[in-house]
Amino acid sequence: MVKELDEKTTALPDHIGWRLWQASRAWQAEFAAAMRDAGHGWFTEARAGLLGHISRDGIRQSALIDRSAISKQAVQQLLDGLEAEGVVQRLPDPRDGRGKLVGYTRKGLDALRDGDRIKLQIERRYVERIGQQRFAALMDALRTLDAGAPDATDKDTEVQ
Amino acid sequence: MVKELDEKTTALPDHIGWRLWQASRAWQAEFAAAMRDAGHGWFTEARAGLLGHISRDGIRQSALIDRSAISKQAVQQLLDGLEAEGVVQRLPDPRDGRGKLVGYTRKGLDALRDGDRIKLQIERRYVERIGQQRFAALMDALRTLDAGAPDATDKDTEVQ
DNA sequence: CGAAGTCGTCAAGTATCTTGACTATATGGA
DNA sequence: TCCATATAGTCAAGATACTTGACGACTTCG
Repeated sequence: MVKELDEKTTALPDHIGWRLWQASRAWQAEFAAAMRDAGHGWFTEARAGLLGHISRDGIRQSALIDRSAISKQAVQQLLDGLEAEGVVQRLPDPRDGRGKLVGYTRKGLDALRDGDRIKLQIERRYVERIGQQRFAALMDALRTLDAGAPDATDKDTEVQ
Repeated sequence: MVKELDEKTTALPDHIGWRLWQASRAWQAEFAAAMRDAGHGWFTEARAGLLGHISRDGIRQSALIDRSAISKQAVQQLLDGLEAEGVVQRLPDPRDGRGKLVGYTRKGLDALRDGDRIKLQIERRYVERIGQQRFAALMDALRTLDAGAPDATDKDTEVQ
C-alpha cells in the first residue's frame, strides 16, 4: 500500500563517533534548557565552550585564546557578547598595557553556581538511567581517551 | 605572588557533559581531516549529521526532515549544498507530486565507502589507546544511555 | 631609539541554523 | 465534482558562530 520503505526507520549509525555526537548533543540540549529555565537566557553552547576555559579567578584574554580551539577573533566576539550580557568583564592588565584580564561578574558567578547544580542533576539522572557502574566506566573511558589524545600536551605550541 | 594564576593551567571541567563534548569534537575533527585527505573536501560536520540520516537506498525529503533535529529549511539548505557538490541528487517522487526523493550519487556512495573505512581506522586507534575492554564499555554505556533517552521513541510526533 | 613580536580590535565574508511567508500538490468530505 | 484543509517543498531575511586579513597599541630587546 502506501507506507512501505520509508517507514522502516532507516537504521541510524552505530559507530563511536555517532554515539559520542548524539550523547554530547543530548547533554548540551538538556543543560542549555535547564540554564534557560534558571533564568540564564543568554546561555548558548558556544559560550559554554568558552566559559569552560575561564576559571573563577579570571584569565588573560591571550591565554584564553591559546586554550580555545578557535581563532582569537572568535574568542573576542564571544567575549563581546558575554560582556554585553553582563556575564564577564574585561579589565586592563596592570602588568601589560596590551593585555586584558577576563573575569566573571556577579551575574556570571551566579550562573556558574547554577550550572554546577544543574550538572549534578543531569549526572544523577544519567546514573539512574544506566547504573552507577556503567556511568563510572563511561567517565573512565572518556578520561583515558582524553589523556591519550594526540597533541594533548603540545597543543599550545600551535602558532596561529 | 607574581607569576601566579595564569600559569597554573586553569583546571578544565571534568563532568560528563564536558567529556562527551571534548570526545565528540576530537572525533569529528579527526574524521573530517581524514575525509578531506581522502579527497572529500566538501565534508563538514553539519553535512555529516544530515548524511547520517540518509540510507544508501535514499529517503523522502520529508522523512529526512522528520528524523533530523533541525528545521526543514535547514535541511533544504544543507541538501542544496550537497547537491551542488554532486554528493546527493533529488528526484521527484513518482508517487507524490509534492515530494522529492533524496539519494546518493556515485560520488556520494564513494564518500560513504571511504567514510566507513576511516571510521574503522579511528576506532582501531581508539582501541589501541584505551584497550578493547574500555572501548566496549564505552560503547555499551553510550548505547544504553541513548536507549533510555527521553523522547527517544516519540520524537517523530513533534509537529513542526 | 628602533625593529620585531605580542595583544587586542575592526572589517568583511562564510557556514549553519532560525522564523515567516508562499506555491504546488494531495486528500477527504459535502 | 468542488472546495477546505493539510502536506511537501521553496524563497527570503535575519541571527549566531565562526573564518581570514589588516591594523593600531604596546612591549621587548639589541
